[in-house]
Amino acid sequence: MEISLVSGNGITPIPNSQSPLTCSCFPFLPFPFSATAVRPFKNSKFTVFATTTVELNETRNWQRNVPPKSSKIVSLRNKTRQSAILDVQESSDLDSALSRSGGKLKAQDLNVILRHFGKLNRWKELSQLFAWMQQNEKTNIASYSGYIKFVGKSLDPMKALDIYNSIKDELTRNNVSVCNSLLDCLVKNGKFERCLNMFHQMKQAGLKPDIVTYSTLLVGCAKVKDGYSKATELVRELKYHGLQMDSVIYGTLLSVCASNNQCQEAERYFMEMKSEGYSPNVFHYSSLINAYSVDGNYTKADELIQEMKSGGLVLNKVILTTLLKVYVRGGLFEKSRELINKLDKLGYAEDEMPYCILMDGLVKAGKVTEAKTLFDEMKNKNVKTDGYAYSIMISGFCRGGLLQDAKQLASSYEAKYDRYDIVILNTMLCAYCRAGEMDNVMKMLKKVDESAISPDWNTFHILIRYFCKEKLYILAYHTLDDMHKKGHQPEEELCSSLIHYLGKTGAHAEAFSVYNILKYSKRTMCSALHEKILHILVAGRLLKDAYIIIKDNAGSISQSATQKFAVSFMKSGNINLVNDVIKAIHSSGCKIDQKLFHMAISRYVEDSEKKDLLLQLLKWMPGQGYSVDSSTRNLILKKSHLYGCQIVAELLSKQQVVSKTKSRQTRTK
DNA sequence: ATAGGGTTAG
Repeated sequence: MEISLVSGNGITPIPNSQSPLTCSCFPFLPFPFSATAVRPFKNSKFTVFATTTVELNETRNWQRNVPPKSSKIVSLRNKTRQSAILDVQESSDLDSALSRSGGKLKAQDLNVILRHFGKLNRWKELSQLFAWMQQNEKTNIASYSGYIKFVGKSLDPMKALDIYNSIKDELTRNNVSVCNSLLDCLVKNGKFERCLNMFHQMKQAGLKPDIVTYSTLLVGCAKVKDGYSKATELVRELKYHGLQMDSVIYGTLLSVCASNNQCQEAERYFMEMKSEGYSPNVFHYSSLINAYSVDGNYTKADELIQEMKSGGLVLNKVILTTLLKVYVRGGLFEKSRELINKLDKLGYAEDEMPYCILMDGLVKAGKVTEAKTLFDEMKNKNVKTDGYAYSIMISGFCRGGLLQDAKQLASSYEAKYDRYDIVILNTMLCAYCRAGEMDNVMKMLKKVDESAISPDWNTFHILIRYFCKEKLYILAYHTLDDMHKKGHQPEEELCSSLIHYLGKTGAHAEAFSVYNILKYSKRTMCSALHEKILHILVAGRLLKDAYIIIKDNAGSISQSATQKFAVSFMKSGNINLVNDVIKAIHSSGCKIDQKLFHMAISRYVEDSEKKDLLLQLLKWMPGQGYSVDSSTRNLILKKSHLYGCQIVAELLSKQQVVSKTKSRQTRTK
């Protein structure tokens, strides 16, 4: 493997990342990858749901059974438009079809085609069509809300934002469907912060939010930290605007509570909902049971199950699976096992989820063997798997230090399935890294690169740890840099150990770069790190950078480290900064000793062009209580003809006054 | 005539 050419001393340069043969996810990796077909691992829930919605609406329209307009002319025109729609929709050359038939179409006809492309995930044609509609001024509100929705579905929230921001017409921009469409797009793509900002901006511009708007925003709260308090705020706001809470909003709220560990608040909303006359359905119950799973509160979960039964509700697959989660979290493994059997009898254990829940619990309780037994049992039953079960077991083995088992299971997954997503990839990567299987690590990275999967925070961490373990510090550095550029914040501990190794192996500039990455991605960092990087910079003769460290972090650097830096700087630092460095050291509370002054002044007298700097220093010294000693004084006097005898004499005599005062003070002490 | 919504697994 070429990678082993990068030696452990951390100095061998990495092949040029511009090379067309490198990996696009990890541009610094020194092996050739070709990007092949892009195929998502799983259908997202969203895709399924959005399709269902569109189909549902169409069914509704059809059921509405609008009577046809009677006039022959109208029906003829409709026919013309209908065939024009089909022409554009089915054409293999969209542009020519549009120039041929586009003129016959109205905005609402073009919207039909827009939805058609959107439904089939034909994003390129979707944008092309919309651009044409804009150019020919054949858009209406539906075009915007529909197009933004589909751009969101195509996972391009930034483009959706651009489109929204480019809307000039105020009525369109403040239209509630257009706004809801954009907000939903941001939520679905994990840009909740942005979504809230947008929401405030929209309100200021004149949007009148409706219940859909709040519902959309509340869904986002379930996915973020601190989502609960934001949800509370939103609920207060919607009530203030006179909007009515409904059953689904309560459902969303309960799920927000469950995912934010707000068990008591979930109970409160559940009660409130009941008192407003809504009877809870399976969604409400499953969210509340899920909230109980956090603490494994099986007593309360069982009570809810009883309540459902007496209310005549059917215990469906999700309810029973959620109940299993409660039992597992509560450590009731026997009872969990019985519940799985029950699920199996009901035909609810056809996919791997219930097994996964129990296996995960067992593994986390240190019962890896029991988990493996269940895993084998599941496989013998030919239960469908998407890789979850494998990743639970593989990481379980890793956690238990059973690296050979982990590796074996990983390769058996590879042999049987050719489907990957980020979690299974990370798990396998981790297993191979822990087992030290370089070739397999590379194979996994190649998989990442060949698929549409983008490496996440975890991927980078696993890799960086591994490269450090293998003493490939420069490679670890490049990975960290890439991680940072892709917007992930690396952990401080990882950075600090990498800084340590890079420093030790002579990669001083890289160490400094890691320090800066940490500094700019975190508000606080361990203060000992400043001193650590200072030592590295001094060792690497990166004295100007070291000076900045001293200046910015005076409080957290020891006197001895400062002193060491100062000596180095006086010896070989940039002469034009010598005075600045002396001042910085002084103001950091460190006394400047005679040796330093002597070194600085020796450098000045060697270079007659630095006369002004010398005079400046001599002028500054007495004000701070410093004076030169006799040997330094002689050094200056030898060259005083260069500086003007008069000035030098004056400056030195001022210093003598200082030194006399000082020695007198010392004596009286 | 366009927007939206709740439950389980790594």
